[in-house]
Amino acid sequence: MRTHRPGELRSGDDGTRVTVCGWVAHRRDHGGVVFLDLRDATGLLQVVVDPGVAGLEDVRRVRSEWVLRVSGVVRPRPAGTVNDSMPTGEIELGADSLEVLSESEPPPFPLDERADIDEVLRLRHRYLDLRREPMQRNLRVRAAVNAAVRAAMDAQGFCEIETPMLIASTPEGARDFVVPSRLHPGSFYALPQSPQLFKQLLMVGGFDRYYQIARCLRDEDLRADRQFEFMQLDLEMSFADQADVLAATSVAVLAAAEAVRPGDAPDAVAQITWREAMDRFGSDKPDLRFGMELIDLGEVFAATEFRAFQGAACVKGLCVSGHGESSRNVVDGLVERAKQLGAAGLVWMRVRDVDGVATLESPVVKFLSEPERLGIIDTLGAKVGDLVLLASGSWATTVSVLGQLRLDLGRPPVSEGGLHFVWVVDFPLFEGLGEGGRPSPAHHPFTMPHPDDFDLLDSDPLAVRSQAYDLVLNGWELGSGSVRIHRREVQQRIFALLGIDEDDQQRKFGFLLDAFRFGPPPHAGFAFGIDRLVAILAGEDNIREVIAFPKTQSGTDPLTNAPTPIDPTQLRELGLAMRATPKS
RNA sequence: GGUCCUGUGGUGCAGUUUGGAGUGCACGCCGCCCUGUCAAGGCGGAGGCCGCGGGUUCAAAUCCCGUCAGGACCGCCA
Repeated sequence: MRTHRPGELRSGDDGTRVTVCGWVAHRRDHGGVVFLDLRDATGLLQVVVDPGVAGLEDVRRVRSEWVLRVSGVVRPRPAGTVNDSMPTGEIELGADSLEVLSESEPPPFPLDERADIDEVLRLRHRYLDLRREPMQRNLRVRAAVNAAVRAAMDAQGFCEIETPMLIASTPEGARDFVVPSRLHPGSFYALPQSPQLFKQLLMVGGFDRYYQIARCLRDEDLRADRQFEFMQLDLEMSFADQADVLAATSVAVLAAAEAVRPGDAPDAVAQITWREAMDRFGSDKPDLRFGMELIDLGEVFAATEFRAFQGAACVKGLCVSGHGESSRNVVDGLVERAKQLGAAGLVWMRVRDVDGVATLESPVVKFLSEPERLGIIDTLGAKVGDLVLLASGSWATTVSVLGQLRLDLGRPPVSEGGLHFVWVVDFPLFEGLGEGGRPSPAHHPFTMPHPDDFDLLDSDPLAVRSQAYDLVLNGWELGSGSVRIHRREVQQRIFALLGIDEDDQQRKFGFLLDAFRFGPPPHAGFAFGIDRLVAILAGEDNIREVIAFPKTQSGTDPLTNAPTPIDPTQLRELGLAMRATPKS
């Protein structure tokens, strides 16, 4: 059907007779000569229909997005008509035959890359949106990431194994999508939130290095970085510790980054403890593309007379470079934001030049001693023209409030600042107290405690660190993993702490615990989100831009109209009855 | 469940603050002209439930209430 692809022809093809196929991107009809820009996935090629060439009269009818098959000879463009802005700009195709393969109505929106089109319209006609260069680019980035990840895992001796989509519902975690069973009316399958339990069974089954690019489904509200269904590189390793998992996973993500952003990818993934990430960046997913770290001012205010900071567990500051002349309106907005985030208040100070000396100016500065004022400037490294923000209170609130303000004020756009991968390690085992005063697991109940912290399990459970870890890229959580508990007595101890009794254990995880009676190897694993990784690598701040057919924020698909009501006979067959008339 | 933002010819916007005729810009579409353009150009034309419903008013795209759709976020996402 074709001998070449339009976007691949170059000046070296001069004189070659070719046949190309594609869509009409632009038509420039000069009355005599007619120019067509023919587009396919490889790019654009200018087709010239000279006047008087027999059999090409059809070109007058041709419109945007018609599909053509054009034959002719590649020729250099005449002097002065070369187009430097396109890769095929030195040549053109002098058509001598033209076949209309398919006609098109005018598209409902322009397919130029420039146009910023309403997203519902794009999704309703996604097949047209996919023709546009950004979507072509993003989905090809995605394919390259998948290929690089697979190659990296295969090269490291991992075995790709699929796990089922129709599984038993497990009561923990996110809300399940469920599928009614026809053969067992009243019973339901769940769609997997992740292959978590199955991959641990694979370890018991002797596949010591498993991976899968797995589809995961969670029925929770959607966000810019969350869809109902998403893809994860899921992996698990036997006879391996945390360092082994981090190393194997690093190879895969760095290979993916190198494949699509050659030269931008670092040689290694940085590492930081959870505690340090919270202390310095106020987040368990620190964005390391910029500094603006949180600085401890506990010593400066150790003996302060300033009431707001007296007796505070934590006083920290943030120096916002160059924001010193922010209007009162803007600054008040920051105070309001801090309060919404849970802070009791926010102290702000402008750094101004007074007789050549950097001096703090603020409504509260009169309550501070001279050493305190100098200490703030000195410790924060504040300069004339900066804005200083101080918060105090509990450690957790103080760091998280300042951490959010840091992002609000300093975070670069998604496509800038390079690629800063970081492992966040030593997460706490439990995240606060849940119902009944029991600690609740920060990761999941099979997470191995940190080897140095077993003694704290009974005395101070909330201080126990775990062998759980997150992978973070530019402030996005890509994924998490852990070393799993494989010893029965440790698992029983954790279940006891969590308040999960024997019945609960059997009901929720019975088959896994059963399997663990038969020689479970020590194992550890990880999973990271392909959609998020691809989005960042493609410079998109929304994963819908890297998914061929995504859903809207309310979980609908404007193209297929999913979800739809189903036929009453279908309901009957499944043993289901509608309780109330659904809306619309 | 909640907060905030958006909705105006096919597309992207302006108009809404301060109510006064569907007013404007760019693109697209249709017709005519045009032999070197490249987002071609020139002339002409068609195309509107101002998301939907209600209210206030002599008068509503504009003000108020409700509702629908979309987006960002909080909750949620072990």
